[in-house]
Order: sequence, then structure tokens, then C-alpha cells
Amino acid sequence: MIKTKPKISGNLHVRLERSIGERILGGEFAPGSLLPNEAEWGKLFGASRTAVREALKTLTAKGLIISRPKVGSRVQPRTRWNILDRDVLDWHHAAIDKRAFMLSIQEVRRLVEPGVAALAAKKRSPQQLTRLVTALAGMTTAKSVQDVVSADVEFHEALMAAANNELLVPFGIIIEKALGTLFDFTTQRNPRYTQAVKLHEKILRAVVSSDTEAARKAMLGLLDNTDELIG
Amino acid sequence: MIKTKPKISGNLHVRLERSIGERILGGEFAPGSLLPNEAEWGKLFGASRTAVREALKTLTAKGLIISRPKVGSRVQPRTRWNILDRDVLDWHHAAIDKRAFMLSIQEVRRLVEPGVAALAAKKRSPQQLTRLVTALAGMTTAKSVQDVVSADVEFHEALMAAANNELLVPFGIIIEKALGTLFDFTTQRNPRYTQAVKLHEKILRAVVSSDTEAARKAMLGLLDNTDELIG
DNA sequence: CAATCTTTTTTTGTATGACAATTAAATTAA
DNA sequence: TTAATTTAATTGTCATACAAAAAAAGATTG
Repeated sequence: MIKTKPKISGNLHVRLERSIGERILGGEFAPGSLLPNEAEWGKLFGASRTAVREALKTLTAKGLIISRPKVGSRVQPRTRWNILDRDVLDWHHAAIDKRAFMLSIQEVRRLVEPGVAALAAKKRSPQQLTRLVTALAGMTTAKSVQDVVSADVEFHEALMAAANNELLVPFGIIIEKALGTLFDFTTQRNPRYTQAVKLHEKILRAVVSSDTEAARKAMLGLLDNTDELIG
Repeated sequence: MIKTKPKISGNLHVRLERSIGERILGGEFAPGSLLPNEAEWGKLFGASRTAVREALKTLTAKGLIISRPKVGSRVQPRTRWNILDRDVLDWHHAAIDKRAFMLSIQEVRRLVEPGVAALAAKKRSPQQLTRLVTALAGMTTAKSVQDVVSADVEFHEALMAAANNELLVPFGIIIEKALGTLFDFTTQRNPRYTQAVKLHEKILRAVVSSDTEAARKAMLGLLDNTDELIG
């Protein structure tokens, strides 16, 4: 029996949160505008005020809205949104053009990842090297598309970890999203996959030999390759 | 009458959130460990389960914890924490060595900001230039330390905005934190302040003339100056 | 008239108590 | 020993009531 995991939804307040969050990211409620009040949401969804409030509190925590007595909940300016939050990024992704989304992600990756690779080359610990080696091995042995993606993600997250700066962690989410989405562009298996593996190897070699500049360059090479896939 | 703004606290669930969040970031509750259950928190704080739950939902939204029936709330691995969230970063800052914190921030700024300056030089709109000019003017006319800091922050955020990539926004928080904290290191007014203004001007000129490489270099120069202040 | 104080009203904030749903752990049955 | 069943602990949801905040309207006063 396959663990089907219907995953129809989630808890009620999570569903409310997603529903409202999607509508905000989708532009239905613009920054500065007033949301329906808690009682109205409750009626709309057939849910209690408690559940609604927990959903709104979550959205507040992610910077999307702010609530005040007698006023209600307003959508915050986009600059306050925690766009690197997993959920927010998902809703954003669902709301905009896929290709534009990928391009903006790649732009950020170009900013950050070469530097991350260089940092990793300078500061990685032996354990972190081991993790990188394992991740790369996972890329070569991966059978399904799923496995390929998660091995690739694991490599980049291992690299991030090897840079030894916790403030970089949130970028992992971007990379994850980028690699997961990449396969919407290369419908079947990427024919250049063996090449991609080689590019990863090159990065790893540079990190192993603590050659920061080589690591930086190798990462840029990989990003070039990814950009080609997007086209 | 001076608007003293006592700001003793905030709403109850916000205080609970802060209290619990600080204790998690402070290491009192390690990743993987179980928190007291909702009823226990309520007793500890003399608050209702409602308020406790809203606080926990907020912490969940920031990736700090995860709750399941019959189990309770566990602290998530650090890699799931939204470290670039304003509150989380504040709690983090309160929990660790100030100097180490500044150094890790500067490391990230070095990764990101030169690229941001280059992007801004390439993609800035006329309005975004105006905003940059205004911000720089604010730096020269600022009287109080408060004003200096906020003008400086405004300049860097304007630059970020001029890069025209929304995914970069969360970095603004890091810069804000860095500049705000910098004055813990330079107890009195920075004697090299006029020099700092000049360095900002240099960045602006490069952005105005769309010279990406000059913008990158100028930003590196400013970061060198900042590093000197940290010492 | 203008400015200030007071009242009203709307919305979120908090409390309480009850029950449902989930699921880890203990128990029982095969 | 393994699988199915029951139990128990905890979060999830609901309904209701009242408190607190603050904007808006109204009354008072100089």
C-alpha cells in the first residue's frame, strides 16, 4: 500500500491562512487596504473567530498584515513582507509569472552563491566536506526526478552550511524553490544532467582544496548552465 | 510635554511571544526539545490558553517551533528559523556576543551589498535615483545620532529598492540592525563620519552614471570603513 | 469659531469552559 | 512476535462574554 498521503489541506486555521495569504499575494488585497474584520472572515469561511484570529496572527508574524483595535487588519507595504518565508514565497510563486520568478531568483543566486562558495572554501569543516561529498554522490545515484532535485538541493544547502554563517540560511529556501521549479522548464529529464554533475564536482574540488576563487568561478559556471535551462 | 512613549510592553500575546522567543534563541529550549504545554505556559504567565496559543502560533509562523496533538510544541532545527525576521533577529542579537554578531553581519553585507550596488547601477529608475539623492542629503543635514542612523539606513534601503529585486528586501533588516548597533562600538559620534558621507557619495555617483563596477568597488570601500569602526 | 474635552461606537484583545480530532503509547488479541 | 485495539495527553475548534483600544462623533468651553 502506497502511503498516498492525501494532504487535502491541513488544519482549519492553516487553510484560512493559506487562503487569505494567497489572496494578498495575488493582489486582491493591496498594501494599505483594509481586510474584512474577524467576524466577517468567520462568516465567509464558516469558521469560528478563534480560528480566524490564529490565521491572522500567523499572517501578522510573516509581516503581511497588521491589526489594531477599532481599525481592523491592514495589508502592510510589500517591504515588510517576509518574502523569504517558505509559505510567503509559495504564495508569491503561485501569483506571478513563472519565468519572471525564475529570473529574479537566478539574479539573487548570482549575487549570493559565488560568495557562499568562496566562504565555504575558506571556512568549511571536515564534517561539512563529508556532507558535500555525500550530497554529490546522491546526485549521481539518483533514480527519480524527485531524487535528483532533492540531492541537488542537499548539495547547495550543504554548501551554505559550510559557509558557517547562519544569516545565510534563509537563502536555502530560494535555491530549493529554484531547483524544484526548474523542472517545469525542462519537461523531461535534463539531457545536460551529466554536465551539471560535473559542474558540481568542480565546485566541490575547489572547496576541498580551499581555493576560494576557483570555488567562486565554478559556481558561476553552474549558474550559467542553469540559466541556459531557463532559456 | 514630551511624548514619552513608555512602550513598557505591548499586547499580552506579544509579550508572551517575546518571552518565549527570547528563551528559545537564548538556548534555554534547544532545537528538538519539548516546550511546556499550553496549559502550563498559561499558569506560568497567568494568562489564558487563548493568549498562549496566539503567541505559539506566531512562533510557529516564524519557524521556531512546531506543534502536534498529543505531543506538544517542539523547537525546530535552527535551519528552519526565519532568522531574517525582525523579531527573531532581535532575540538572536540579544542572545549572542555583540562583536561576533556584527562580524557575521558584515560578512553577509560583503556578499550581498556590492552586488546590490552593481544591480542598482544597472537597473535604477529616475525616481529611485531621487530617493537616493534625498537620503544622502539627509545624511549631511542630520543633527542627532538617531537621525544619522536613520538617514544611513534609508540610503541603503533606497539602494536595495533601486536594485529592483524584491527577494533582496529581507536584507534590509540586516543592514538596519548593523547600522543601529554600530553605535554601540563608536560610543561618541564617529569622527570619521564626514569620510563615511564621502564614501556614500561615491556609491551614488557610480549608480547615477550606471557604472556597475565602480558601484561595486565603492560599496566595498564603504564596508571596509565600517569594518574599521568595529575594529 | 476654534480648540479641547467627553461620549459613543467599532474592532481587536483576553478569558472561560466545553468538546472534537489527532496520535503516541499502552494494552490486548492473534 | 506482530498486529489490532484501546487509552490518554495534547492540540484544534467552537461559542460566548466582557475588556481595552482608539477612531469618530458630539458636547463644552474659551
